[in-house]
Amino acid sequence: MSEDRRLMVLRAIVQDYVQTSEPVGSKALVERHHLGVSAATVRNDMALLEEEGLIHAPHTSAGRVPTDAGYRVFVDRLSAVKPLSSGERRAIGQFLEGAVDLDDVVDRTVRLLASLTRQVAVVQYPSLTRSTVRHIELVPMGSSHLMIVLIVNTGRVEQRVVDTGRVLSDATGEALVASVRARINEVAAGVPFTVAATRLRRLVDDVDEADRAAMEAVVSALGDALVEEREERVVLAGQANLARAGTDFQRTIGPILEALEEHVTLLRLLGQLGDDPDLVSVRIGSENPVTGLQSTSLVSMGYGSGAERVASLGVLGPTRMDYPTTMASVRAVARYVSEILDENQAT
Amino acid sequence: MSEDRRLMVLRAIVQDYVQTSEPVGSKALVERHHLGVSAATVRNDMALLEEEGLIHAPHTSAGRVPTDAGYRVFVDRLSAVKPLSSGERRAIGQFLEGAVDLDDVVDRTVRLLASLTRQVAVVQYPSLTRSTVRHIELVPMGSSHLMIVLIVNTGRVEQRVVDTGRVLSDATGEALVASVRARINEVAAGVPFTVAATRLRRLVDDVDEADRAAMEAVVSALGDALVEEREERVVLAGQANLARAGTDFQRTIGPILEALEEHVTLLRLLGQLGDDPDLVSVRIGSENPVTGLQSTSLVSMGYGSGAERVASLGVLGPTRMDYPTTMASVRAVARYVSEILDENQAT
DNA sequence: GTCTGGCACTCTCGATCGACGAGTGCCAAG
DNA sequence: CTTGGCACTCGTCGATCGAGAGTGCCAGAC
Repeated sequence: MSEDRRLMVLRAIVQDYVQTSEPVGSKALVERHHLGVSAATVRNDMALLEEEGLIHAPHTSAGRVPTDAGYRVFVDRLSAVKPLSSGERRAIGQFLEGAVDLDDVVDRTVRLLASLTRQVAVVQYPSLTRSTVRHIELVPMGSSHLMIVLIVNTGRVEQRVVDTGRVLSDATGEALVASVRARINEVAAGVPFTVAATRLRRLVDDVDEADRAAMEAVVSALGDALVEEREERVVLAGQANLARAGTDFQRTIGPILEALEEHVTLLRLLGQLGDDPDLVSVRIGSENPVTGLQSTSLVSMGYGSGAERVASLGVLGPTRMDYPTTMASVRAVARYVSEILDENQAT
Repeated sequence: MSEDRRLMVLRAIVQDYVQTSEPVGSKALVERHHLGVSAATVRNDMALLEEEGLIHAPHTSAGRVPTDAGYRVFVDRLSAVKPLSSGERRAIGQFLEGAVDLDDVVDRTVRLLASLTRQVAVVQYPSLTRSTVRHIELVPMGSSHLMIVLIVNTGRVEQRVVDTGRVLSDATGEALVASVRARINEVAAGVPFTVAATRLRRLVDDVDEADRAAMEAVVSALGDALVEEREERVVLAGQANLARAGTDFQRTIGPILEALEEHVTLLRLLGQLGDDPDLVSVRIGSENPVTGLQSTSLVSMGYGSGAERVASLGVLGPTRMDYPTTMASVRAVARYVSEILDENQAT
């Protein structure tokens, strides 16, 4: 008994099942694939595959369905990432080129991924922690409030309003704002965010007693940007694609939608990538720790300028998905987005 | 035959149907409501209501279900917006107070609305067109690129990167940026966006030949902010609540999710409010022109500082919804958000 | 004139049953 | 080790049937 053939059979089962959404039997298998052996032989192989826990029969007389472990073997050993057609590549490029700013890039990316894969797309905003401060702007709002606008090298912009507790609209106030603005940019501009945060904290002590409160407010607001849950943001698209999936899936759609609204857990999930940052990571069904997503697979990859990955993106769909093409799409999009970030940043 | 009683019957039908999700019959009606008449009488009234097109029987021997027209009568004439409990009011306030910036306000609002009404919540970002420019910041990116950061009075911040076509990193470049920044803020700060846009366009002509290209790039990017589809943004939450609704609804969930992803049409819908800006607007089922949303109702209201409404928010759910409490929640949230915008802006 | 109880009628829903078919496991032979 | 054959299992589909809910209508009461 050749193990090779058994794996061929597994591959054929996965492929057929992905295409038809129905349990696949031995007869249909030999008809659709030229395996060179008879149905009976295939049946023997299938019995073994079932023993190994790679496939499973919903009931006595239905065909077989791959288990999560079966998909895992398929993804790891039986499939190659299918390269996209040049037309598809071009379409991706064109669609993303038009973006005018980071929000737009993220927005277009998530829509693109969703329509490309016909699944739910997930795109994380570039993490602040892993970015470099480009500029910090202070804009007076009302008499004592200050809007702090933080601009980082990925093009991401964060804002925050603080109450400085003193009048800023008079001449001394304006001078204070100008001086604070100059001093924080002096130490923070061009510096990795985390470094900037500590430098800024030290800066507070150097400030005159009178102005310290204002400086303090600004610095702590900037520090907050890291801690706050808003540091990490995620955007979704293509939820409608969940409804398109098979009827068996319809039932679980509620929990899935709920899980998708928990951005915090979603981000944690997205953050757990494989070791090699240049590889697409696949999490299949129950490999996934999040309640509600155990009948889905997540195909994700990091993106970002240069070697450093500043965030992740991916798609989520039923475990019965076309892994090779999905993985190809995710990888292609991640690479394009990385390129675009590179262009837009050019320190 | 009293028309009054017929309307009481309609009200009772709507209330029961909303609660039980099942067609309501004459017998159940007299049991649950003290109408003071017998089931037979109610049946006669129901026959008339059906003639008027306000209710409808799914089949001969099931109870009656309100039609869209029936809900319309209910909303317009038979129900009062149910005031929220003081606890609820407090919870709304507390939840929204914590917001640190506009993104956060919008984010919290949409989540709050979704969990309050257990339906899909929709919140539009304050329109730029109806806002006032507070400050425009220019930040050099790379050697020839410029990031333009537009800050308006609602706290909304928009960014955009343009290529000025000339080196900005040398001394003359820096001087140019400073001068452009000063001049555009001089004419634009504190001015309604639309006015600022025209003033800025005029400004281009006053600039020296040499620097005109740079000024031109900045001004046209700012002008774009208006035209681009990004001018209007919308945020959703609570899609999972769609799955929670009755089983009859599950089938239509796909088209609904699709319609929700069409932000442009969604925005158009949200923009069509009633005449009185202080009133909750309700669009019921087929009153709604958007394909896919014809089995849903939209309860919406404008919000914004002062008398001017800068945007809308609302919730979307099955036509069979609890209108009085939903309307109350939407109104309460809209008012709170308006208040918060007022506080944060205080020109 | 309006309301009410009674009654026959209609229609859906759920359970039951049986035929059908797909698919399997096993076995004996190649 | 492979293959064709064969008996067996089990879920699906369709038809049938009874129960129950709800109605419309009518004749009588107020």
